[in-house]
Amino acid sequence: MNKLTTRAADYSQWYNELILKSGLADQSAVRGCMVIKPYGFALWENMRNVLDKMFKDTGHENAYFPLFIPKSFFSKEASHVQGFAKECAVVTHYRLKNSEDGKGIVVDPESKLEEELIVRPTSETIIWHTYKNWIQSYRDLPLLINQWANVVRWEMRTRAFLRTSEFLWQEGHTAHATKEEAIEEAEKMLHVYADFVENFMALPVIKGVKSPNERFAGAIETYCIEALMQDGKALQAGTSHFLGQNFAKAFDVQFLNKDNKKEFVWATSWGVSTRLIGALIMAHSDDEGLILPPKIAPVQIVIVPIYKSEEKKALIKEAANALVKKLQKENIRVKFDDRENERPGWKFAEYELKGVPLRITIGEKDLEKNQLEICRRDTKEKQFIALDTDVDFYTNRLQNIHDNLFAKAKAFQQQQITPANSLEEMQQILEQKGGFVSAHWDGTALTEEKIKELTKATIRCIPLNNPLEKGICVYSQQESSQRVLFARAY
RNA sequence: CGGGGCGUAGCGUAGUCCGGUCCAUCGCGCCUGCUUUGGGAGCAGGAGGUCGCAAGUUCGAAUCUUGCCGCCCCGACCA
Repeated sequence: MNKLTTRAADYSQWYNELILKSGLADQSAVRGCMVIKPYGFALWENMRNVLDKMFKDTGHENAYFPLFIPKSFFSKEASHVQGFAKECAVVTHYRLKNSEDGKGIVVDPESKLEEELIVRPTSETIIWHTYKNWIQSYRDLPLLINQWANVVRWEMRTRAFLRTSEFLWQEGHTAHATKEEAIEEAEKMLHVYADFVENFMALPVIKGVKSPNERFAGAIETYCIEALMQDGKALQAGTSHFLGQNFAKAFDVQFLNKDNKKEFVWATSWGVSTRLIGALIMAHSDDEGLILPPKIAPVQIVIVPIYKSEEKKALIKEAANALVKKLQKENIRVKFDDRENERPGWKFAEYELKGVPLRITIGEKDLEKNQLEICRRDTKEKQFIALDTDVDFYTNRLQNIHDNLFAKAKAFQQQQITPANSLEEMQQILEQKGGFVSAHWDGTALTEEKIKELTKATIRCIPLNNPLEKGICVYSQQESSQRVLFARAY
């Protein structure tokens, strides 16, 4: 009855329905923004906690910088401002008043700000303004800071989780004494992201670097992880940038080295956002609802009781509560849904929609046999096991679901990387099959733009450790030294 | 910014072409009661509405006219 619109019919509609019905988020009153509901936020919190620990384990500390950035800060790094100028929310006034005709509220023209404030689209400028005061000596380096925050980008077209006007993210901003150390940092964080996305979200990614066209505004090199969605479109899941000395020079951040000489610091920045939730939804879910990877699922196991008589109800609750305690002791996030106003069938469908990895059913018949029914969300496979089954069974089963999700997504990703040796072949693959197209490229921005014009596909990345292979560019017929990955992207 | 679609109860909708029989249809949800409970329960009763906003045409507007606002999709755009 509540089955979702099929993916084949309309992928966008399927995706939007999934978000609304599963209780992750609501549409908000503000264009392109969204309300993240408790269930969606619990998911984000789990992701955030894992990432935060990874950052701390690699020597980073958290800090917080202001939401508002004076407009003048943006004029300091030319390519950076060019990249963001078209999508900024600007604060121009600070007061409202009742309108003259008494019919509402208007902005008080008297309250105009002398200098406008920009709602941060990213924090590079205000952070580097601050770093100037924090860094004097080589002893102050490296400076390894991360910030959890919200940012605003006034994109022309928005998409739930993937491109919202306001979104939550973390942004790391580091300063180093040498170029080598900064590059190492940028690469290290890329690997941290890949580790997280693959081992906690069960989503295989391709690590690589961006072509100059697709680079972050102000970066020398942009490293990225690219994921593939079920409709064959690619999604940038995270980026890490080597910024060179661009921001240090723009904000005059220098340090005295051991030889008592002034040098500009070397910088990196890196970030992932709530967009990852969108990636998760699009990569794993089916027409019954979400399928959440066990390691970050807000609820890993849900227990649904089934009973007719009051007397049996008490016995089932007793068994269920004992099981809850047993599982919680192993830090399994378990929920016993003993609501009496919803029927079992309703609960089954509900938790499938919400993507809970494992569902346990304990009924009167089961209790008599000292057993319970366990059903996994990914394969729908059901099985009866003894009530006193060891906790290891459950932890293994959760791990198994993770492995299965990853393997399935990995197989799809591999099957969706197709080599092409001509533009026609490339177009055909993009139209009929989708996914990544591995093709020779002459390395010029012009060619990349032309290919984008003709095929709507962009270079998603040049994979790390990409094998060199002599060939001919699919567009210009010029010599090429390697294949790169093209795809249509979100 | 261009093209398309939409705005009626918490959600989803019928009615709009061709004004009256609409103090507005149906489903989900909600409230009360009883029966139910192993895959989104059944019956009975009930609550809930500035028909996006404003002005106009008319004896009469959800329906026609004008203006405005908002949302969604596609495109352009997008670390």
